[in-house]
Amino acid sequence: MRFETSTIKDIAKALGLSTSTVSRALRDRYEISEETKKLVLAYAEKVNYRANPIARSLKERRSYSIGIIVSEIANNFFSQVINGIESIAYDKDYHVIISQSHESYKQEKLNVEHLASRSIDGLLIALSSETQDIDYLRDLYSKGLPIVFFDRVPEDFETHKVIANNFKGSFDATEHLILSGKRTIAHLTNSENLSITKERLGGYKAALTKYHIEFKPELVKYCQHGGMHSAELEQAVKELLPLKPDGIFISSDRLTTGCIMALKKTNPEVAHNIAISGFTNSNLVELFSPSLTSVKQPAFEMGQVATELLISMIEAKRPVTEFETKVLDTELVKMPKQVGNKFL
Amino acid sequence: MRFETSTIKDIAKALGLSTSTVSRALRDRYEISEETKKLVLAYAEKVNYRANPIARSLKERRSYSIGIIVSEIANNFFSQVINGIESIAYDKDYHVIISQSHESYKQEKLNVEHLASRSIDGLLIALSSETQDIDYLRDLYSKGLPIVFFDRVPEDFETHKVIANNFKGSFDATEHLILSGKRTIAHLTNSENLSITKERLGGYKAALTKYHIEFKPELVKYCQHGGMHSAELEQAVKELLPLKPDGIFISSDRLTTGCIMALKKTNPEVAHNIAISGFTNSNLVELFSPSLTSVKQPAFEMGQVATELLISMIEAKRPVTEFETKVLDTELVKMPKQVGNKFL
DNA sequence: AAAATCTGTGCAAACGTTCCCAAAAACGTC
DNA sequence: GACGTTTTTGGGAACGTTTGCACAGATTTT
Repeated sequence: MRFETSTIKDIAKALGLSTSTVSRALRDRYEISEETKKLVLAYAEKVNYRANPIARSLKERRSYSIGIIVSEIANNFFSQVINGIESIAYDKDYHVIISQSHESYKQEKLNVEHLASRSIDGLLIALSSETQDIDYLRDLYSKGLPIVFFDRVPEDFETHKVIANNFKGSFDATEHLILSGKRTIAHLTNSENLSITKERLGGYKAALTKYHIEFKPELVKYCQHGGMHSAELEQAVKELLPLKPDGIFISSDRLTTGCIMALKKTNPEVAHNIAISGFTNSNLVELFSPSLTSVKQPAFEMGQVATELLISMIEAKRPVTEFETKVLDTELVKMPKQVGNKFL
Repeated sequence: MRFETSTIKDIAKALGLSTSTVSRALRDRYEISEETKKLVLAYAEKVNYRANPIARSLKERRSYSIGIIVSEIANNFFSQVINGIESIAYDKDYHVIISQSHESYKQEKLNVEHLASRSIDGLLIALSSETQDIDYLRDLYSKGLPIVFFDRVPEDFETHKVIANNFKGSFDATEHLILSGKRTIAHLTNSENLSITKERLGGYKAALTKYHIEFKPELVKYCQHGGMHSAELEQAVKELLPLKPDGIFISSDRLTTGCIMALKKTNPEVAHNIAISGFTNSNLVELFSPSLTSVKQPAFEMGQVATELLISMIEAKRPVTEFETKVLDTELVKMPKQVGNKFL
């Protein structure tokens, strides 16, 4: 079961040239005469020559591949980010290897180390909600592996980062609830470790402050596992409902859908009486009942920007020392009009 | 920006051995004395030696990587399949490279050829809805690239295949509509090219026949692009509604959600009066309004089975000539009770 | 006309493995 | 102690590239 392809050697032999000449002709180097180039190119075309990327990688000590770590691909936010990453990577002739942490620190570390041993040239990562200790990343980074963080970024790590304007997104979503008359607004959010958690909490608080609504810590519920376990969500809902919230602002894709699910399951009678706004990039949000106002992140662009930054690091001649944190704006998609109990 | 790691050579030099001895010791060959093995292993551990997979690939002429082609990862069915694939692949020390066709033949072909040139050891593929000509796959296959098809499989291609029991799944879904009193049941389905389209149409027809309901071709609508364009779906809905269906059976994930979306957008007043059943692996289906009865495919298992078959082909000593088509059962998840207009 | 420069090409090493083959060391047998 | 066997080790080629260097021949400069 083996794959046979023609190599530079074959071409050289067939044309009576040396491998170096063929190699240089294929890479269009100035030293080779136009005549020879044409000859080589024509023959290569004829035998459908494809350079062996493995040999090239070995020689050049790089793999032209980028590792990606997300919590799960079955999440529209991340799959859109991945699409953005691919759009740039493929253009620049990199391929991508996707790994999922499933919000587990252990899995994340395992995957990163697996990728690193697969000689990726760089890493794009959104931290899992469990992750606190990123020393293993620091290690790899200091050994020369370029890393760019997106979405969930660490505070104390000097490299490029790409995030959404979480503060503003949260502010807008919370304000929207307030403007539609809600006053007891709960906040369901991710693990406290995550950067996004802090930023989104900030936006939520700021909106309350602007409208002179008192911030009540008991209205904020954290989910350590980012909503990967339904029990976690049902618990949060159970603790929240006695406080009679008339609105909930939810801070991530997974949590948003999970929370609505938990609400419908445990307290169907109130599910429609609580206004919900939350971060989600689901393209099915229009189908949801109860409906909700969503904060959409520019996921595709985030992927693109992160990839551009990463590739610039990979291809930099000298170590990069100036780092950027790109902040992209979110978009508030208001829920459709709703008439009585009829959700159209 | 380079990654420095220790190599077999380094170990050999440090220990005063030859590279061959070190290599053999690391691979635990019988020829090497226990003593030397211990020595080498301990030192390798100490310097955190990681074999360079690229060098190994070059030498062994295989990459320990598997290519996957799906139409899109932002689709629960496919992302679950991918999880299944990974669960097996990682165990056997393969890594996977995922590519999306976005239901485009051109993109699919491009991706496959890109993967092939990246020296994958095997390919797992679900055909795009546009694909009719699979000669390019035959080519690769005849050159020795192992291929296993899943979900959307070609008829005339001798290799392993993994599919759901589409006939039975469709039969059950259609029967469920009939048993809940529907008599004018439309069928919205994928491109006619696809294997799944034919099989699912078969199940639909069989259910109608069983209950003595006449099959009307005008109630069947095909979507060439698998619902990737909303215009396509809105057109189908527009053509279907004048026929006054009281039920619709939809034959794929993307189409199911797309159709509900189109219904709500163009004819919100009837959206709740048509019973819907359809293939979908969405984990958000409980949130949908209108609600629907769904046919769930054993996606995770399909991925696992396909990967096992593929790896068996890759690692086969002699060319494989006996092929299997594994058929896995679907599961019908009935829609929840609904009280009047209140969708809980 | 000799020296310097420019063009185009080839030789050979290197990237980090694996593995065939040979050689050295250790052991047993008569 | 000479010989055959077995065990353990090392040398070196190979996988398919890329690239520094050398060199031959043509062209220009002095």
